[in-house]
Amino acid sequence: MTASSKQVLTINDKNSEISINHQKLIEATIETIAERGLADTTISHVAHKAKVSQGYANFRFKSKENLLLSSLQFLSDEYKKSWQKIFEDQNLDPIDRLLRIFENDFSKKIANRNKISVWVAFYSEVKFRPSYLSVCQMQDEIYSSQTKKLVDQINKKTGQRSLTSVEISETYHSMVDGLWQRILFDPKIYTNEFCKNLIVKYFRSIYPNEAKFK
Amino acid sequence: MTASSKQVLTINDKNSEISINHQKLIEATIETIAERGLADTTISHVAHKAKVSQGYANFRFKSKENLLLSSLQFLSDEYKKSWQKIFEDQNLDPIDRLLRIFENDFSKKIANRNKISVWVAFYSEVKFRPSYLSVCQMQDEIYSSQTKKLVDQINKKTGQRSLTSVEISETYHSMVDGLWQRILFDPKIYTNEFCKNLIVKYFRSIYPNEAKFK
DNA sequence: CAATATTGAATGATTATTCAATACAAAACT
DNA sequence: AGTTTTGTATTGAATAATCATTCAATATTG
Repeated sequence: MTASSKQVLTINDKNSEISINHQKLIEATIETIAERGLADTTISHVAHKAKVSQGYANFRFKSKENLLLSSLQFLSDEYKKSWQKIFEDQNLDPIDRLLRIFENDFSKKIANRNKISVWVAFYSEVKFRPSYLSVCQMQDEIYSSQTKKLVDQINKKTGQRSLTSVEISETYHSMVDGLWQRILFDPKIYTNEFCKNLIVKYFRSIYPNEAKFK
Repeated sequence: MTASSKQVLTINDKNSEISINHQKLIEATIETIAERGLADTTISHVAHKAKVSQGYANFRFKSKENLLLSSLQFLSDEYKKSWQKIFEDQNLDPIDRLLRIFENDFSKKIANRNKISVWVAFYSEVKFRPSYLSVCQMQDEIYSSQTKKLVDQINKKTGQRSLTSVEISETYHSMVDGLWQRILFDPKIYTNEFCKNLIVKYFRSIYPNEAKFK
């Protein structure tokens, strides 16, 4: 059974350039970073968790640096897909879209300790590794500008005039970053529900007449 | 001149357990982390920057781990002193105190790239090193509970009833964490003034009748 | 001349990377 | 069908580099 699935995915490899080992190693990297921290993540640990040899892990990704970068890219793509789907959904009015955006940002799939650990680990190194920066920066800008546009629509609709869309969306983004960090720091207090609630309360105070924020 | 100052502070060492070399090494550690990241910070780099030998740096702090921990402790103490002074100042009314609190949090002394680099680096490892956690956690809790009390006073004074003091102070703290991270990420946009302004705008929206937030 | 502070070269541990050897699957040939 | 050949996937031991730590030797001070 292991053999047959291996076979299938070796074929898949030829077609799509993504093999089961490629993905197994990326997932093992994420788990290892979450369990031991970036500083203590060695090729040997990752290979062991992915059940391949150490030499193979290095061979497959050319270098440790490249394995780490690929793992960051994977997370980054996954995140992007999840919010892109919300922005592209034509059936949502602006407020519903905003609600969906922060439900996503604090969903179990996105804001769990494994993945936040990895984000935080890479963010702390971003300043020193241009390759990490370039993976995240472009997406971050698109996400920011999309959110800003969305807030603009809501401001127009609600007649909110005291805060600009930049101010509101930047406040939102900084809260998300801060809360993600705090989920790691003190998960007892900062549950996903607690965080989401804080965000809802923020928007309720900005848009006091919008029933959907109640 | 170097020799004489060395002498003076060696005496100081005997009295206060803090020598010039001790402090030089801690400052060199902070600078090195800010310049190269925690992952690339070696005893050798730090010793070179502090202009002592590699062996001495290790001897003085017993271990690299201990040097890092002492540097974190130093930053943590410095931060604590700065906000404690504000909480203890009897001449401030609650609103002025709050203004001073976030002026401090985004002052050049506290929220500069060197120091934020170090905070972010340690935060990313906090989950895996209980010693890092214990340095920060207690102070963080005091700071949080003090802020909460302060917000309580302001809520009472202003009759603000729609948000609890926990909600407001947690929103504030998460924004600070998030904005600090963003100062590192994109310092062109996230200047200290920009960040402080965002915070002022937040409180203005919570306390719309308070002239001091204008 | 002690006593203490500081050096810097040697040590040992860790770890990314390499690569010759092996396992394995599929194709080619009886 | 069974056997051999060929090409690819994977291993794991060897290599080399980095770095924290140690400590005997030296410098400095009192």
